[in-house]
Amino acid sequence: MNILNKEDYIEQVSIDCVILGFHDRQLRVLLPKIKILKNIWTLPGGFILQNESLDDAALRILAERTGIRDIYLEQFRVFGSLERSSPGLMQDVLDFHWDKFLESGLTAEDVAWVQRRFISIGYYALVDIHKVVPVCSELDESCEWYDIKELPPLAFDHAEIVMKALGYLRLMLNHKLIGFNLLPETFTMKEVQDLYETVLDKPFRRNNFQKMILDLDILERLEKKFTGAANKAPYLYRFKNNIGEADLHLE
Amino acid sequence: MNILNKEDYIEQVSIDCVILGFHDRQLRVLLPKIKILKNIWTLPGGFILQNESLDDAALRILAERTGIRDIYLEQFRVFGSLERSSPGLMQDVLDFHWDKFLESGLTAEDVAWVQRRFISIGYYALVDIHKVVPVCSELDESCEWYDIKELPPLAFDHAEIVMKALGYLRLMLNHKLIGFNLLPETFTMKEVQDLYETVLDKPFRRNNFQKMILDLDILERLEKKFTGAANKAPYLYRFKNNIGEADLHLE
DNA sequence: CATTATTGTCTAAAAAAAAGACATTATATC
DNA sequence: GATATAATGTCTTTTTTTTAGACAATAATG
Repeated sequence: MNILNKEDYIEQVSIDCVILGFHDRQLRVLLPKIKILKNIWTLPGGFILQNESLDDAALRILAERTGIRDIYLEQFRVFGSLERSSPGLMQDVLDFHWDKFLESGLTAEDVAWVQRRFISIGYYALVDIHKVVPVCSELDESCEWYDIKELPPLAFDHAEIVMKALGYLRLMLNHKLIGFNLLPETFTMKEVQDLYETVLDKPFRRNNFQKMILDLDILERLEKKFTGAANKAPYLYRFKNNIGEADLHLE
Repeated sequence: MNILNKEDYIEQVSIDCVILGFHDRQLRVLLPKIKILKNIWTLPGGFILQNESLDDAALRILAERTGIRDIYLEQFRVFGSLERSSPGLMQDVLDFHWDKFLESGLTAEDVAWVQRRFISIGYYALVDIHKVVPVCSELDESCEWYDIKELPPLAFDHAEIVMKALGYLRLMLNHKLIGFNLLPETFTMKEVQDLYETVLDKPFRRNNFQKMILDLDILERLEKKFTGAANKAPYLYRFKNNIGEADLHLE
């Protein structure tokens, strides 16, 4: 299948994914740098196949970038203003890959559809950053994690999409217990607190935070974690539920 | 402009609106009954013009049905499963209006696009039910308010869309102060309480509810409302902010 | 002018959240 | 092996918020 055969896709609709990971008290976004001359990054995205649901399309796009399929993801908003499209930038991308198109026997007309107005469905994904090995697509020259507070220049309205995703994560962190999808299988209470403080950008008191989390009765206490540090070793915990069961309040 | 000229629209994408009103302790949905033989209602919906933003499209669709343009509305979810489309029902609709198409010089091919798979963007609108005079479109035989708890049979996945809209309204009622869009310009505290109890489906104590709302410092107290009832007359209140400023927390 | 049905507002009790205090413990140092 | 250090686990106290209870105010009615 040619990746730019417009008959396969729903036209003028795309999916953009904000893939979030957590490490070192930083919320990080996985961003490919596309192969064009300018210094511009984009959200990993793609199109929806005619015989594919939205969620399946998002999962496919995520699997292509992260190599993992059991991922927590959720749509959070549609972006459909008239100004968001940028035919000029798309032209640059097409120009860069022109030789490849010629080889495949594609004409300018065949690929012109990507320059039309697009409506984009925003998904956010929460992953254990240590499980992910970023994958470059044919169109990328790199694909790396960036601190959400220091994003490189993003194309189209992608900076806005990231900020809206963060807003949603903040809102939902207290409704569903989705934050644990950002942590590894086992973790210490300090790591949970670091995560909450980073996402919500506010400090918690250690004693009260621990009580709050434990009172939710969602964590299973495991053995202690001995790091070699000269202090009392913290317990490890594991989240009781799986990805699919994390939806506790909404939906 | 012909309403079924596919060149004007973004293909395979529609907007469905859950228009909510409040009256008599009931949350009500505005539902047109489409002109086909079967007893089936649909959400008021439409397509997105190529030169129109999503919000503008939704506003246009709403204005067509309700006659008012200053409306609180917000997208809440995209519906894009493979099963949601129903070519059979669309065929029935086309059959019913066949004569009209022939008159306009349209062929079966010209209108076949409406039977393809559609992705639908769900919007909900909150209106003062007393300001709205429901309007039938050319395709409707009626357009009325229905208690959300006793909906008539709905086409496609529209019943699910309504329930998801209600879920969002419940979630957002405590984050933004959108509920007041369902009330008239002025209202008594009892009406606010009735609204909250209906939407959230739980009772509040009168004294504590009043304190909670007044402590928000969002209401302006006006004169008393004398109804002729043999009891103390309640004060009237007005919401301080306008529609556009209702977004206090998110976004 | 007493009665009735609500409404507005105050106070008391209960619950929850925030702050403070302190014992525990894994390792390093002596 | 005793002591010091730094972080952890947990308890108590204080403060704030929420819930519950109580009662005066008032607009008709008869």
